[in-house]
This record gives sequence, structure tokens and C-alpha cells, in this order.
Amino acid sequence: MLTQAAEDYLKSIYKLQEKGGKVSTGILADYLDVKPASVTGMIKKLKSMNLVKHERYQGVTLTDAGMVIALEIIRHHRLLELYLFKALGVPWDGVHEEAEKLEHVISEDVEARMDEFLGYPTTDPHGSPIPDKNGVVLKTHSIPMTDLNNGQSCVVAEVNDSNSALLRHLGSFNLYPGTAFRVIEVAPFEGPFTIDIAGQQAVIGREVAKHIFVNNVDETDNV
Amino acid sequence: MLTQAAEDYLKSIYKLQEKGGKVSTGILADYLDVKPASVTGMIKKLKSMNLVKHERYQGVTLTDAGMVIALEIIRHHRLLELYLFKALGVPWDGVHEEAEKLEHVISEDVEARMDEFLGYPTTDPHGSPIPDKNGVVLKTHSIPMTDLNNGQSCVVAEVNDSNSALLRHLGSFNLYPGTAFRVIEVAPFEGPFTIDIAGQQAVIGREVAKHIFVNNVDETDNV
DNA sequence: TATATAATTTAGTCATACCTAAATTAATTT
DNA sequence: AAATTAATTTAGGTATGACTAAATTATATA
Repeated sequence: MLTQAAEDYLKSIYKLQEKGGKVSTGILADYLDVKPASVTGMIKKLKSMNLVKHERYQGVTLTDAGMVIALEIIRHHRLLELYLFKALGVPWDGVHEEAEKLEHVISEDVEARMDEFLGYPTTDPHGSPIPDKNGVVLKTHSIPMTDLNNGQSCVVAEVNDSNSALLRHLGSFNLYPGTAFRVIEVAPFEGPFTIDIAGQQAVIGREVAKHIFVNNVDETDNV
Repeated sequence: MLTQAAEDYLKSIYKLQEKGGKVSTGILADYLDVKPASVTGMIKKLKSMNLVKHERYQGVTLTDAGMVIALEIIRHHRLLELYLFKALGVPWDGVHEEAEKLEHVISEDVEARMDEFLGYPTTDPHGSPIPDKNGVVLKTHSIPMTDLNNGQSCVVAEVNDSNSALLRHLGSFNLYPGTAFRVIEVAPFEGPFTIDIAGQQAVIGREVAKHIFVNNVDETDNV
């Protein structure tokens, strides 16, 4: 069994290498809120266990074995988030924090029971894909909201799960995965988005929009 | 926040002092499967935090502050056991092990939601009392099965939760808390108990009977 | 190309929580 | 009361996973 810290490193490396290939020590240190020197130390241990590939000053990537473990933990995390949300009514801005602790101690048996209770779901409350038991992740074809133009319609696919305050903010507009909206106006000079959600108007700043991913974009409404 | 190890020590001291007053280093070491020297070390830390009272070579007891924490953890543990059992169908011989890991990471919020889901229960799947939010524990008036005589009827109140194999064995006879049975015969010379459970006969050895506690004993059937 | 800046690694430290071995204290036996 | 045995504590060591400070390597700028 790996330590909790090691599991967190693998999970983080997975997420960071998803969007950027090799992961630098500094980026990983930032992400884990730890000093770069500490990252170097852990990478050495993970390398000695054949879970990561690493060349000095060149960044890390997961090996196949490391990938398997990372996906297991992400599966635990996302299933737990959905279970807490659906079975216990934990608000969507609180499930991440809870799952962060539970993911390391939940057994395969309990996980399988939650999976069954939930009807073998494929996405968590924030729209992120839940890897299946074999580590297969459904590819999402969503694009960042910041790519949208005036008049375009779309559906929220996924939102960043780790910022509670952001999630509460989105919740106040009913901006959940599955929610449809239409861009009324994109203010110039990197300005905010004015959108229409089921007849209600809302203004979404760029910093917030960066964390929202959408699909089913209606291209015909382009301006 | 206390470390997991410290929480386990407090919980163990609580359980051991329930039936024997001051807890010796050796007993605690045995119970936690740790060396006595390690116990001495942890006791020093707990004492410095004012969670236990301790005089060299004289054993430990919990302070009021230590008692509060011990009861919180026991509440977590027993509520989790019942939740896993009722909500997820984890077999009763498996819930202890799962709860042992979860009890240290579950939040008060999630605990409150489980409590509500379960309808504010007072006993876990093994019949042990669940302390309430204020740390109040219902006194049980059960007696060990080994005190029973020929002909007496009773109801199972509580069984030892930490031995999976024992629990599976009891399950095979349907001997759960709430199950009624009657003693048909107590074999002489510390022999086994032959009992009748809803018309089915079963033979229960002394070692097993020691871990079963009963109440509602029908005194009129004494021989 | 030389220098300045940024990123990474090395070296050494700290706290936790366990361990073993030796020393001390308490309890029991003769 | 002395000696033996048992329990407890002290002393010193290990592994994990964080830290700081200093050294090294890579990258950008003049």
C-alpha cells in the first residue's frame, strides 16, 4: 500500500500532465502547496517504485503502473463526490473537500457498493468523468467558456471542482453541468460575459469563465 | 486536530478503562498491537495535551477533555458501522474494519447527515450504544451469555465487533442483536451451550459465549 | 558570449510514531 | 529481607514527509 502523500502526488501528476505533458517540479509544488525541494524528494521515492519517469531538471510523467494507481484514486474521489452529493445531500461545493480525505481509506468493496447504488455513473457532480474499474476515462469534447462568442448557445459540461467559493457562486446562477445558457454579450478588452440562463441574466467574469467548460455549442448563432 | 494514532489511543483507553479502571501500559500495548515502550511515548504526549492522567508505573485514565474526544471517535465509528450496514449493505462482519479507517476522516457535517438518514439511532449493528452528540452513552444492562443457566430465555443485546470470523459464525446461527433464544443445556465442566433459536438448535462454545451479551432474561424458566 | 535570473536539486533539520535494547521500578517468591 | 520475575520507562534508532539554505543547472537578456 502506498502512503496518502504518494497517492496525492500521483493524482496530481496525472491531472497536470493531462494538459501539458511533462510536469515540472515547481508546478507540482505549487499545485500541492509544498516546496519544490519536497517534491524532488518524493519524486525520487516514486521513481524507485517505478511509478514515475524522471530525468533531472526535465520534469516527471507517470509510468503505466503509476497511471493505473492515479486513475484508481481519481475514480475513488469522483465516485465519492457523487455519492456524498446524491445519497447524503452534501452540497456540491463541499463534496471535493470530503472526498479528498475519504479517497485514501475507502475499500474496493464499499466503492463497488456506491457505484451500484449510483447506477454506474460516468460523471461526478462537477461534470468530470469517472474512470471505470479498468481505468478507462471517457474523453470529453468540451471547450472553455472563454472561447464562446456573442449569441452562441451551449450546455455546461464541467467546472473546476476544487474552489468552494467559485462553486457557490456558480450555484447561485444555477450553473451546474447540464445547464443550458446563451451568450448575450462578450464585453470587449477581455471583459465579462453576459449570459442568459433559462430567462435569467447573469454576468460572468473572465476569471470565472476560465473554469467553466461547455459543449453542444450552437455554431449557427455565431455573430 | 489530533493525529490518527492519538485518537486510537484515546479510544482504546476509554474501552479498557470501562472494564477495569486504570489502564496499564502493557494492556494498552497488547490491545493496540504495539510495544509497551511506544505506549509510554504516546502517553507522554497525551498527558502534555491534558487528555490523560498518568503517574509512572500506575496506569492511565482519560481526563474530561480526553473523554470528550474518545466519545466523539466512538460515535463516529458506530454511526459509520450502522450506515455502512444499512445504507450500503456491507455485511456486519466487515463494517468494523471499514469504520476503523473512516472514523478519523469523516466530517461532522457528513456524520450529521448519516445520523439523520438513520433516524438518530442508539445502537450499532453489534448492539453497542452510539454516544449522542453530547457524548451521552445509554447504559446497557446486559449480562454475558456465560451467566445463563438451563432453560433460561433471553435476547441478544450486544456482541464483540472486532472479530470478523466470530461474527460470521454468529451470523450463521442468526445470532444478531435482537435475536431471542433459549438455553436448552449447559454442558458441565465449562462445556458448551446448546440453545434454541426460533426452533433451530445450535451449539455455542464457551469462548464464543464470552463475547455475547444478553438481556430480557426470563428468570422464571430457571432450573 | 557573458551575465543575470529562474528552476531544480542537494544537504541537513524537524516532528511523528513506531521499533529494540538496556535500565529502572514494582511485585512475588523463597 | 533478599532474590527473582514482571512491568514500565529511558535511550537511541528507523522511516516518512515536510522544511530551509545552499549549490547546481538551465534559460533569458544584454
